[in-house]
Amino acid sequence: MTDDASPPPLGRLARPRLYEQLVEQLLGYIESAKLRPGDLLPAERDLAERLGVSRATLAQALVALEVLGVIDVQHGTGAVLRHRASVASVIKGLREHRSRLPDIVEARSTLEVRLAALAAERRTDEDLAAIDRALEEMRAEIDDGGRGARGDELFHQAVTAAAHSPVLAQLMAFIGEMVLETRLESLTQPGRPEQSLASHRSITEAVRAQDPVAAADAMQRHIELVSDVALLD
Amino acid sequence: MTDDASPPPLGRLARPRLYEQLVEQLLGYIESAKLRPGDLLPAERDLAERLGVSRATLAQALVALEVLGVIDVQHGTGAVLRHRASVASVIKGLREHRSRLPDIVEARSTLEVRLAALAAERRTDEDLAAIDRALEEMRAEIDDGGRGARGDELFHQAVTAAAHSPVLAQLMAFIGEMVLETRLESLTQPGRPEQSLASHRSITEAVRAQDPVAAADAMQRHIELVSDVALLD
DNA sequence: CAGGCTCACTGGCCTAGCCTGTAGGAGAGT
DNA sequence: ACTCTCCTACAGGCTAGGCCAGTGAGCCTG
Repeated sequence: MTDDASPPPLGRLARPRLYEQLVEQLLGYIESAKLRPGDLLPAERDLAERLGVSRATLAQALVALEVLGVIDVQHGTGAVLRHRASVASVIKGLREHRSRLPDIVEARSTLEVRLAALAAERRTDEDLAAIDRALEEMRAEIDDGGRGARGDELFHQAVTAAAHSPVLAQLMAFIGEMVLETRLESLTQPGRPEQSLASHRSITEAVRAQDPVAAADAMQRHIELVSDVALLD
Repeated sequence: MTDDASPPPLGRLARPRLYEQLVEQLLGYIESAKLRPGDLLPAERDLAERLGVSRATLAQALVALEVLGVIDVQHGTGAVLRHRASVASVIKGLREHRSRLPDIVEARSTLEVRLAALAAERRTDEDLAAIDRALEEMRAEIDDGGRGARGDELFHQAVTAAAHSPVLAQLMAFIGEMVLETRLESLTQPGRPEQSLASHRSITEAVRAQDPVAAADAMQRHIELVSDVALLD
């Protein structure tokens, strides 16, 4: 991802999009007007005029709100409110200041600890073999002076697969990108790869022994280690 | 894919939206063209012509993809791909073949137990008040002979909000639709609403006392109760 | 009174056009 | 020769206005 830059954040320079502002305003309107689920928003032509934008642009904002699950647009009727605004604001917050690291680590921790426990319960011999292979890959990378990033990713994927929980696996994939960033940062610290490898071994042994509690515990400690480093960054 | 529906679904009669179809097609295109993160999609005017739609409609589809986190549209440059295509297919897959109930309950349990613990740690007085209001709402519904479905939903939303964890909240929203179904089924059982209300009270008290362990425990038991019933169905 | 029709709404989508941002290449200045 | 500036082709952003297609309330007829 991208070239750039020194220490400061510095992204790509925020470009304001009209429809994004409209989403904000509409969210605010919904809240202040105390609209309840099932209520209708004003008509498109009306809203567009009041907000001083074209219908086309307003339509984009409505699409965004629909994708976010806030409204449900019905041809011939209008845009009806779905959930309560509180949920909308949570989503809003997520998009704005892209989630902070602690939030991501928190979500990752929640999911992976559970996945580790489930993996210990449900793993097949094939699953275990895949985990061992990932561990081996990571060790080889580190011996070659690498960070073991690839093996690390493989390891977590193997554990996820071993849990045999489709929905949790999908949720992990959803935050996968963010988790990856976290992981890469942590592995750049000298000495960390070895520590990380060691905690991977603990997890693996618990899964091998089919001990859910130990697996959850080992994963928890592993994530705490990683997130510690990430936060120092 | 596809909605379909032979036997009973029946809702509001699906209304096809052009931009939704475009999202599907673009997702397919991205996959088949083996585009990688960082690659650019063809120009708007080009795409619009190829797909046989106006730029305005295509723009809506691009907004949808942007909200879904698949692309990142840059003025003057084009639409650049963000995640791996896998994320796109995850979203697609999750919407399509709805996952099995046990898997959903498992994911819900994982997330909500953690959310309950976090809520106990982080709740403000306002959060607590919102939870109390939801509880009251549910009690009123049940006293009126209702199932308390609305209050139930409000309650879980309030707890989620009280956890102040954007990413976890987002994940909950992701599986929210499925969870709702689970919940509604369970509440149709006679006598269940009261039991459900009682366990809500336990959770609330733990959150009030700011006791994470008790909150997690109460939520865990609550979900076991609900899922038991759902599985009987 | 019941059934059907009309019409005034709603959103859906299109065409056409002008604006602004981006980036690469041509040409001027060093 | 190098570099810096400026030009311009092309990207998306947004608007204006128009026509088509559902929806539902009210009227009008049998």
